[in-house]
Amino acid sequence: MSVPAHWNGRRHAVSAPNHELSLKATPFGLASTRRVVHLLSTPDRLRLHGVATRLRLPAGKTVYREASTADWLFLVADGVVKTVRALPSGKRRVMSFVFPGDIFGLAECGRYVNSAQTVTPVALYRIRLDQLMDMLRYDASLELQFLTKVTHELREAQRHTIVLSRRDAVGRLAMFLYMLDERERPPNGGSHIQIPMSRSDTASFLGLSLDAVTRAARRLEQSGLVAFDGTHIARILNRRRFEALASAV
Amino acid sequence: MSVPAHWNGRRHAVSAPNHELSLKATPFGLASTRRVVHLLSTPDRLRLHGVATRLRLPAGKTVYREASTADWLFLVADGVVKTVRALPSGKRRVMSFVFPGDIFGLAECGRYVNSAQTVTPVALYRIRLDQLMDMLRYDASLELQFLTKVTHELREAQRHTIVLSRRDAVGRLAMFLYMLDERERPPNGGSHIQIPMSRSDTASFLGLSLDAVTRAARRLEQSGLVAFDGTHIARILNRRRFEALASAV
DNA sequence: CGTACCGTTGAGCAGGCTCAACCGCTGTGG
DNA sequence: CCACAGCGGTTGAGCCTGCTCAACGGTACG
Repeated sequence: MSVPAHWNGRRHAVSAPNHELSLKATPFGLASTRRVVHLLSTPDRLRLHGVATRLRLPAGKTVYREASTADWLFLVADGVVKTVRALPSGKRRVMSFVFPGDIFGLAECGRYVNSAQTVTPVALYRIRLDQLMDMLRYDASLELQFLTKVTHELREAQRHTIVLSRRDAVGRLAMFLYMLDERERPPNGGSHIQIPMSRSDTASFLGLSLDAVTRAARRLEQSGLVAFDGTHIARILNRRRFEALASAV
Repeated sequence: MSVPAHWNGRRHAVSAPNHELSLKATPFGLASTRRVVHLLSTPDRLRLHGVATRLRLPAGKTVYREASTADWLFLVADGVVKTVRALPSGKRRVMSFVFPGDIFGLAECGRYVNSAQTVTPVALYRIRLDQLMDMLRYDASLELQFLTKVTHELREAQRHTIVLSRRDAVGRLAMFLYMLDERERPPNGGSHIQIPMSRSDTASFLGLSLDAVTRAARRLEQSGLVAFDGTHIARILNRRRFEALASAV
């Protein structure tokens, strides 16, 4: 697996790399805006730090394989990871993209349900599952933060199903870009969208063929909504129409 | 909303109604088979009983509405509930079907993210969210069971996305029937599949038009894999070929 | 310079959607 | 008791669009 060279280039050094161990999610409780917040309290973060080991991986590395015994839970500090499921037919589907502040590696019956691969160079924390379980057994407040986080991922998965329920490729791609944009909006404020993943990963995530994604991108350009600057950067030209399209499910 | 009369008939009185308060999920930890187990320990169940109120609802009732303030968490004891999301375009999508042993009503920022409607007559337990939160804060073991449950729902949502990523209607329907069958297999052992929901709910869940579901059902019959006895019962005629189709993603 | 991989573009096909008519069951009102 | 409307479901005809297959281009790497 070759690592694309552009990851070392300047194009992706948008914001200072984040090396914090953190969990981001929308909380259960009342909040004025539906904003993502950092869940971990300082003592909880320190306690997690105590049992977590930090590791860096280049792009394109397999973190773990589907159906292997699940010894670790992973937290993303920086970079992007994808979880992939192999289907009986031999095809592979990208089930989710995992961003800083997300977790991955939730086990089912002691085994990972998906494979995980790095999309960009990443900084991860990993925690032994048995150690984490011990901590959760005694720290209900920490556990609540994981409960919140998993619930958040459940909602993300539901949004994914909504994207897939759309028929038109352009609409799916627009929703995808919109999700990417939402995630990064506040820091850079501009209309640039970083697209860390390859076209084929995007296609697999959106349930489209590679061709369809390309064509959809082209049509977004032709209609003047979005401009693409290479494979990994998009720029929103007409936000009003773009958002109308993205939410026109 | 009219309640179909067949719900009172004999066709659906397959197994004795379940009135237990229970949580079913596949656990994190090692297990030989990927089986769903009952999570709640007896003390935990009793404690939940203490704060839960039981209610019965007929089919076709709205339990709560999307975006209303979320005061309760619901557990299904008997019957089937669907969660529905209204899309900006005005269309509605069935996001999930909720069966006995499942929970629904997880809030985001104090509001429900979907609407919930009963599909059949149901027996529910509901728990005030603030009371539940108080309990979880002091009972890490109970909380772990909820964490396990939500994780289980996350995996179900991912299976849903896999179904939606299929292109062919027949395949989607087969996977759907397979999921229904899996859930009920052990009790009756036979090849009858109960389909509690209407064709249109099935269609909406599968991201298909009503017509497509009908046609897919017809093609399943024509190819001799499944026989339909009305809208709510299917019978598997050739299990080997049926499962091959269902897993031929 | 050749190889390999990712991405783009084009032509033709297939399968699901739309629209519309029709059926069967239910509940209602004369 | 029957006529009717309403709803969920089935079926048919034609369109639309994303998939398949294939060839080509661009970039990284040996």
